[in-house]
Amino acid sequence: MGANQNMTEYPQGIKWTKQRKCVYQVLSDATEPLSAQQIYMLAGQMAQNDTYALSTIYRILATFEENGIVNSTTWMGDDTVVYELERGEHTHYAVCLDCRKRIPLQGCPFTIGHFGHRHGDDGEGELSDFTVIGHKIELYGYCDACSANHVNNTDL
Amino acid sequence: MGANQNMTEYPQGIKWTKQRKCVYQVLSDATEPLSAQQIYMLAGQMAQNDTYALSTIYRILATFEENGIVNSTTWMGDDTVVYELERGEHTHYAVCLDCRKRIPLQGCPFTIGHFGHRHGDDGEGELSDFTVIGHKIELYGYCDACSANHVNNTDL
DNA sequence: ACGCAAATGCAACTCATTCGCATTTAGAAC
DNA sequence: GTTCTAAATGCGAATGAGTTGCATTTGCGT
Repeated sequence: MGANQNMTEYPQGIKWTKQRKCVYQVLSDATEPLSAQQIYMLAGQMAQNDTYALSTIYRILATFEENGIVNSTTWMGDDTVVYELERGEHTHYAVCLDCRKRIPLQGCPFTIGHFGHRHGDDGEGELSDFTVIGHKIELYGYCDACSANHVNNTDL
Repeated sequence: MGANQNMTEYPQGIKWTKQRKCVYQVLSDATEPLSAQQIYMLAGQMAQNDTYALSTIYRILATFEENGIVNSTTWMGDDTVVYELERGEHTHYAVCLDCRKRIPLQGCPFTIGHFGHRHGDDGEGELSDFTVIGHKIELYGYCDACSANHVNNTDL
């Protein structure tokens, strides 16, 4: 089937079926988040003989997410969910509103603390009642190529 | 129909049909972003006599967005798009992963500049080729009520 | 008041994602 | 290694947000 035969490598706690191994493999080979459809195709391609049901892929991804093996998000202005292996780090992106190209940003510009204590600073947002475990940041605008086709758009 | 009769109040450049006036009214009454479905229902409720087609609502919202009258986003972990009037300011939210409650945060913790020049700092992300016109930030975690039901989840 | 481009209503369609249920299988217990 | 069962899979049907084609209506410039 593939490269990964020794199951001792996999995160434990769930049944490691060939389908799950394959999806896991696809995700660890990936360099950016993938949609269920993409994973479906890549997995089917990797397991040359049999092809795995799309609904199975969705279920596997849901299970992986529940077990903290993968994370999911969506891109700005796109409705399909994408998945990536939880690698203990995260990346933010700048998304071109025109061609949808995504440029990964280095590092993370602010720590949770900046927001977490905000309620004390200026009044409202009662974040004292909220346990922050993560965040999501996206910049949007126009990339080099596309910005030529656009007039000034002052949004913020 | 409603309160807004004098069309001079409306942004100009597009035809102001009764449906559009109604959707506009619903959005200006709203205190938080609404989905097309919600707007559909609220509009139908406001225009007691006739009811407007859902597809029309979608088309109106698309037109409004193209004309900079509204902005759209999606909530973390939810796939439906929500719309709000462009009021020249923006709000970020903390989203509870359990009950989906959203807590608005005061102000914006960082300016575009923080990111815009990032490429110079540490290597990769060639943001010099990118014109940033906006951003999106979301915190996620568990609210007061829900955090009780959850074990520690060390994510980011 | 007239006329036409633009907007609407309706119904059919797309497409990501989910669900029910019969069949298969991982892996714990023998 | 064989047995057994809960969990996982496959398949196809269902859901639900959002879109689209087309005939009909209407805003609004003249």
